[in-house]
Amino acid sequence: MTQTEAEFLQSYDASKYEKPSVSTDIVVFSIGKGKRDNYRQLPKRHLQILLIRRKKHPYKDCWALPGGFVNMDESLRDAAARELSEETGLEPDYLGQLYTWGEVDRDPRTRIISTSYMAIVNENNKKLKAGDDAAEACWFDLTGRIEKVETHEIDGQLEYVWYIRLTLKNGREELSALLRNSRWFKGSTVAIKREIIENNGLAFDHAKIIEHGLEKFRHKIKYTDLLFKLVPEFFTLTELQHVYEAVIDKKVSRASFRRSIADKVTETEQYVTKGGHRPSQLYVFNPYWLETSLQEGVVDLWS
Amino acid sequence: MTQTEAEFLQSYDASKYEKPSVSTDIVVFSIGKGKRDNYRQLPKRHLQILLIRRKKHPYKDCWALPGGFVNMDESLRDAAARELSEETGLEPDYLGQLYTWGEVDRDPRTRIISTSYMAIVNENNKKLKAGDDAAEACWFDLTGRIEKVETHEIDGQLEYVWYIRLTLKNGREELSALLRNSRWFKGSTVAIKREIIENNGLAFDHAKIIEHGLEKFRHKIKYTDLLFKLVPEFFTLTELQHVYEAVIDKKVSRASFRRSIADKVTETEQYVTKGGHRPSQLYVFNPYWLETSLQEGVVDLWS
DNA sequence: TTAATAGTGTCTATAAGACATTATACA
DNA sequence: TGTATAATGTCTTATAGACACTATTAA
Repeated sequence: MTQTEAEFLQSYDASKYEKPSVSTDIVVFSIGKGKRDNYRQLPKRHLQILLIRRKKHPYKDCWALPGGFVNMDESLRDAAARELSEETGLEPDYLGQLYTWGEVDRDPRTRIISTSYMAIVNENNKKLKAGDDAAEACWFDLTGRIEKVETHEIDGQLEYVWYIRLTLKNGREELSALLRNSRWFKGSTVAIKREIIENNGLAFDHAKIIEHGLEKFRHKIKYTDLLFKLVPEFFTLTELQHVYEAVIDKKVSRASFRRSIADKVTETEQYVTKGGHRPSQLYVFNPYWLETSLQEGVVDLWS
Repeated sequence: MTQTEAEFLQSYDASKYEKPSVSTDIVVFSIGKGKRDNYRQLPKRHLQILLIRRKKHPYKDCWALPGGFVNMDESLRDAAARELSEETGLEPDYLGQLYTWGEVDRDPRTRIISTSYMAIVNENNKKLKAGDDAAEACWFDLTGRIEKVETHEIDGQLEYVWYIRLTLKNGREELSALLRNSRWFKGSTVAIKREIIENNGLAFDHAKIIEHGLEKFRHKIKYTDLLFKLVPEFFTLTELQHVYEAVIDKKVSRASFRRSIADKVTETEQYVTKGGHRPSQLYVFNPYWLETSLQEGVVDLWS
């Protein structure tokens, strides 16, 4: 007996097999302003991440990434945007997929597969909605630094290991985690393994997700326009550089920074005159920059 | 009433909500040898991808990526490896996650979320297992080229569009697809949109998945060691360059290619003498190269 | 001997880091 | 007027593409 495609679809039963649950987690980055050392300086910038205190089991009272289960009638991306909006009221200026976490035991409740998204929120759009009692959301200053790099030789295979320390502070609380990442072989197949070896206050495997998101963000900010999602429409180049340095957690030289972003910005006729020093020129993002990079074949910038 | 975490987990009911199905699709790349123009030349190299002819609805008789549903007791990665092994007998030399496709209507049967993986199979490990009648697997020569790039201005927002033509040939059959990728704004949020606007012989949205995997592969091969997963343990630099050029679909100059891979390879004392010209020296991959790149902070190479 | 490819040297253009120099406003 | 920061110039180093030159083998 041969079926047509229409007949087949008619008789298809999707409930035959047990299925994992599917959720999204969103790594939301923004920039915070700190103190200025003196009246002439710009305020110090800090990379920030958004966390939500869990009011329910499991991991009650721990801090977690915003997110939740995917509805049957919405895409993964729409689910991420909806959860972020519901839990915090934020509308992100960038939203892109990061990675899907599919280990069997990553959630103590049941089998949950979670697709993580990276969101960027402009410093002008950071305000969180008044908290209903389901969620207490808060921005944390985030640092992630390599503590140690090791090389082992096991059975003639080289294993590379690097340890990353995450620190998250919000003024009242300080969370931290230590991750052990290694490049390893399963048979002859090479892969990366991420383990949480110390965790203080973060729910589930969210330390892994945050560390992974941070690495990707630092990588992407170098060859995309994500940096401009963090700053206001008009910005000075020094301000832009401070934000860039806050993200990559490194100082760069002024001259080479300006050269590297020269074709991504357009100067305006406006200046910031207050400051006790030469006025800073204001710039805007130059969207035509993308045209150039597309023609050079740098296409896969966004996925 | 307050529950402990243990009590909460005891009472958790995972079957309350309807859930999407979860599957994996694997984009398997390898290298094929073509003809040589004369007795002195090395055979021409072609980038290849593995497809499976569907024997069942939907998309009966179309070609599809290997893959299938995820079991409850295996990780996404294990599911991808298992499906690949079951359907083709292949053990990949690299297996890494690409992207998770979560649109609501991407599969006509039901809501299916699919995580795509990229696999690389060495040219010495390409042999497919004798086909049971559930699957007919075949290597296809693959090209993917940008046909056109456009810029539109809509409501003051710039939209960039690029069209990519995929062509897949296996000697008897020729498949093709045309994709329209655009960088678009949903509100002020920027994202990428991929659409299939022409499709000849590929099942589901697999043209999108293949195009996306190809872009990622071409990007990653430049800063990782994936190139060495394609060639035998001992190789000549010309052979390596031909394989590289087959992947990126571009010629590069001999001198600069050699410079760029200099610290990734180690020379041996062996030469290939037959060929009617100066003997070629054989090289092997230098695994210590990774140590250098890790210390330079190029850490997120693998995820 | 010669054709064809392997392998190397070098010129140029480009990009990045380091650091010096000039410009400007406010305490 | 002094000082901290803005903005620019230039020196050096590293890298990539282009291309010429030398080396070697088999027909």
